[in-house]
Amino acid sequence: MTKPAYHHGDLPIQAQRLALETLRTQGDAAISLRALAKQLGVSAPALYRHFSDRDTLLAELAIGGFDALTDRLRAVDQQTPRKALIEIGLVYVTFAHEEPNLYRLMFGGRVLPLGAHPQLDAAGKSAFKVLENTVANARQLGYLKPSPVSLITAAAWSLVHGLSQLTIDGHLPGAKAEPMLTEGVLSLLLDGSRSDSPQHSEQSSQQQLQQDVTL
Amino acid sequence: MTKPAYHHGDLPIQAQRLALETLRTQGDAAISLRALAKQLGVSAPALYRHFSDRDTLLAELAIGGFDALTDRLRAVDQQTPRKALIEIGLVYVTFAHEEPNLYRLMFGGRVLPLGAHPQLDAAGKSAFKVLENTVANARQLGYLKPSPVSLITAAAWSLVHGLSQLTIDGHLPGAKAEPMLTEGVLSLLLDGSRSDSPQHSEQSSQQQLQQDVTL
DNA sequence: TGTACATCAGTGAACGCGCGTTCACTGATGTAC
DNA sequence: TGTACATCAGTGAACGCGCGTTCACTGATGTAC
Repeated sequence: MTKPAYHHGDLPIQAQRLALETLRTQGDAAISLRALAKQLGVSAPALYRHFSDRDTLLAELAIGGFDALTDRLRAVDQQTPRKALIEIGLVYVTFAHEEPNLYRLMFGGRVLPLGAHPQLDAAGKSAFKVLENTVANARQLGYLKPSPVSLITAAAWSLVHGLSQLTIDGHLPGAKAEPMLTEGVLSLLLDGSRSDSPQHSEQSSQQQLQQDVTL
Repeated sequence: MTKPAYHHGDLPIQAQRLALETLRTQGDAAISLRALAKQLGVSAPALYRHFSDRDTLLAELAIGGFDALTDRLRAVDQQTPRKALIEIGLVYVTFAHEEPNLYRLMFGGRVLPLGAHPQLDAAGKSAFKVLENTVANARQLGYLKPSPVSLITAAAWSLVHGLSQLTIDGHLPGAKAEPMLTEGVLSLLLDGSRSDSPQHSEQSSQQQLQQDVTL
């Protein structure tokens, strides 16, 4: 409290920070520019110097989320295809679990529709690309079937996204067994769930399938 | 307009109908009891005779959604395990595409959190059970691996749910190719995406994997 | 180094809005005798 | 069949709220000469 100064000096950053905090604890619906301003000890219109409107602020938060997710995905070790694919899925689901409300905003659909914020769309695409590249790489190395990269990527992303959403909202009965559950479902996608799929034993995950994952 | 009568006679049904229509076209956030009442030519408090509050109305809509989904899933032909599994996935994704806003409400998470509306939770569980039973059945017939039913179910549900959400919101680049895309990803889950998974030719879907699904 | 001035980052007041919900009420309906 | 009365389904007015956003403004800062 050194400066009750006229010029705040740090408003945009502080506002973003507080908005993110609010998002985390109360969800996107709880974010209001007026409330934010009040908490920052600043008049509401002051925020309009830095954010053209509420939606833009939300979009910026979502962009930050995608950037963080992209960074994490990029950090995954790409040595062996299978490990990379599994690990990328684990990282993805972990992110969603750590930031459920941010994740919901990023993929909310209704709140930030596609096309309204080009930068946001680009940020989302970047995250997607990491996964796609990993798939493409694994396929090129012969680890995956010659199915189109787009198809395999769609399957992988749908799987981790669906798992994230369902467990975040508690729709999956007995989904305590993270990250075993994630690894389990990813293994199913890789190895197949049909009974005469090959039993690769290069991974321990296959054994874990045998023990019941609660329910 | 036969009766501008004091007693409406049909208020609860009409209100639900209109609320559903609003949900479909504008999303859950657009539903307000006051607006509903106005459109129905009735005072706002009148609705409180029939809905204890706004949330309950939303919950009822979601319950209706789950019931409809459950019915559709139950209608799937269970003759052969593989066909049943694929078909159930197709029906699921089709439902989501036909009713995106209703689907979002059902699985929104933040709007209708689990535990707040027991009937809603039950309705959701009913839909889940159909899928689970189909999986359990397929496993018992030896079509699926001996992995826990809960794990396979989680994988299948995550896959269709994720695919639904992503395509509804346009996050999957070039997801025009429905329902080929759905069938493709489901086949991957069944047969595996690893290169030395067996090439069952009992289904034509395996061939479809070879042609690019846009992107 | 000092001053004039443009620019930037705030301010308070106000517009206009719709919301959920409660209250005390009144008109219509259904039922028991 | 007629009447008294309980119950049900509406009403209008009001409470209290917070919201996004615009407006004309003022105080602070930075820059050119």
